[in-house]
Amino acid sequence: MIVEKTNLDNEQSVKFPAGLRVLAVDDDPICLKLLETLLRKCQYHVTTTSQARMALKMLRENKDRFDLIISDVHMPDMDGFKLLELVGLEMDLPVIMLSANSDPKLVMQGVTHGACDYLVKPVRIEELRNIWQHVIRRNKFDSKNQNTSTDQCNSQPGSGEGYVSPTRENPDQHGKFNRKRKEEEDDSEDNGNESEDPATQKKPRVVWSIELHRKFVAAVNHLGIDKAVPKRILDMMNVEGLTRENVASHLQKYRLYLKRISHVTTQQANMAAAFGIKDSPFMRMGSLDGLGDFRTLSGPGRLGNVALSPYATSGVLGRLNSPANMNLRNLTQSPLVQPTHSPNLSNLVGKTHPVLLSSSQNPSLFQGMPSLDLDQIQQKGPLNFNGMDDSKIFAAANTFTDSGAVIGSSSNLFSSNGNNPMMLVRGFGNTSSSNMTSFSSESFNTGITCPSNLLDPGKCNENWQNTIESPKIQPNSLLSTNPFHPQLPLNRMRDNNSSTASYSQNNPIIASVLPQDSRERSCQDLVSDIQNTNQTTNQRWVEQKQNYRQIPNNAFGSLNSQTPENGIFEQKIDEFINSRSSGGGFVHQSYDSLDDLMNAMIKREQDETAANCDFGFDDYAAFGQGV
DNA sequence: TTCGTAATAT
DNA sequence: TATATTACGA
Repeated sequence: MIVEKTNLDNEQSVKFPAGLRVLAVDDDPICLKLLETLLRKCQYHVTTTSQARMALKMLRENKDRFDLIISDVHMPDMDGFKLLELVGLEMDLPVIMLSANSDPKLVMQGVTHGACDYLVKPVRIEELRNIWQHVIRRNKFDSKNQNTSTDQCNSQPGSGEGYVSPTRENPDQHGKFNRKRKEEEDDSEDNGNESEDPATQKKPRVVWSIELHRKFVAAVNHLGIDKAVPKRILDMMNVEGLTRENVASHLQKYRLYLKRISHVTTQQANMAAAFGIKDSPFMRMGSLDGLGDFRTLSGPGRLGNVALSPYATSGVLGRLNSPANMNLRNLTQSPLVQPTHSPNLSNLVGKTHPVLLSSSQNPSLFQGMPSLDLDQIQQKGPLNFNGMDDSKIFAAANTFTDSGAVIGSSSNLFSSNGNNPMMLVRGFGNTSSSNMTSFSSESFNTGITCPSNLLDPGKCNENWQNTIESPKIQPNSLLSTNPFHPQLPLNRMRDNNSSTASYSQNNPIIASVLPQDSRERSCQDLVSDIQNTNQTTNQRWVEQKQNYRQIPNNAFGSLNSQTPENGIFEQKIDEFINSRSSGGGFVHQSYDSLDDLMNAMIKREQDETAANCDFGFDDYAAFGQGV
């Protein structure tokens, strides 16, 4: 059992996870009670309220009163996302969204707005047992930031999290190569003449920490994409020391990130088109609707994750390449376009062409995004998650945790990070069956490489990039060989989960949304589940601890097997892959990071001509990491 | 002035 | 190499 002490300022006499101060918000008294009960079983210190406004009030009165917030999405007095947003802007607390609706759209919205997790009701105690990780993670980053700012003469005492800690590179990190820089930096020590003068001192470099990025995304989302200009964002972020230029620069990067994401989406649609699939889920995956925050992107972190909220996203994408104000909603309602020509979404947008959007009544926010994992893995072979740089900025903020068990669990491999817009979501068919995955390299890495360090932020920070052992995923394992892979029965899912749960317990990342139908269980089932879970959790913890490094070979086994429709698609892919691989065209390649992967995609895109949209493997060869 | 983009620096 | 910063035209 975890029994480490942390730097939390609460009830330090208690062993860590116990005593975690959780604020639970849900307008439904029954849900709230259930949630409270479960939380208490986890030995958390629970405060409940049925009103979002009340929650906000309590939070504002004393920001240090809680460690974490769990909020329902749908509430009469205030939308959960609004609460999330305000919390993100005003205080720095991890927020977990809770909803009976596992619609990826909502999940995306939550993530893009800064939620560190999104749980689908009925929530299971297993899921709640792990929520403390979000607090740890946040503290980790905070302390990291504070450390880096200590050597700055202009740091403002007491400015706390709202202050940008100007950071210079640590000379030691560069070793032999930074002789010159070192001299410059050491001027103040060595000479003491000119460099002490603040006027001549170079402006400290802003480090876009996860937290800072979270604020950024929150501000962007809050403003709405068309109004999210540097100055306004800056005002909204209200961060000491940050300049409009800083924000502009970050915004630039953010937009590029979004663009990349959208390209991926487009390419996926192209791929679907190449397969001749007219109405597959893939085609619907192109919706830009969901791209809102890379706040994520995950980060592309917190993706987040490109955190695009449905509305914000549209806006963002709409102006990615042109000042023209594109209304995303219009886009999403546009007729499906056969992507046989330019894969460049930007162009499409700029010309006001409809972009592969869902023609369905239920456009998925994640259209397109989900297939990244599939595409890449299939095409490139084992994925290497080492050093996913994206996460640094965009990912971690939006971390989903395995909320359910789940199927296979590609979700355990991909998770979002915050802002890492790098959310890979798979939304097949109707909302009733969606399996969402996302990346959170940060969490992923942390969870995998130094689970024991999880409670030791310092170590973790130092190591997460260097010591990660990247799981090698067998491409074939990602594809179900059975096109009609049946949905796993619940108990099966649970069992599966047990093999990965520990993994997720040590691993913050992981995001997955159970198919809705699996959530529609009777209360009796729920109770049983909870009881069973309680009985087995401890031993699972132990078992899992031993196994956390292992990714089940069949981790992706059911990734694409939610519906017959998917099965068909899957089959197509299988055929495609097989034909290609038999021809020797399939080259296993690994990416060191998600970013590499993205870059590879961009590169490929650059070489791509309008006529060359069949996603042949030759094209993918050009994808290669170093190419 | 501010924004967006490209070039440049680190 | 990736990202932050700066320069510059709109």
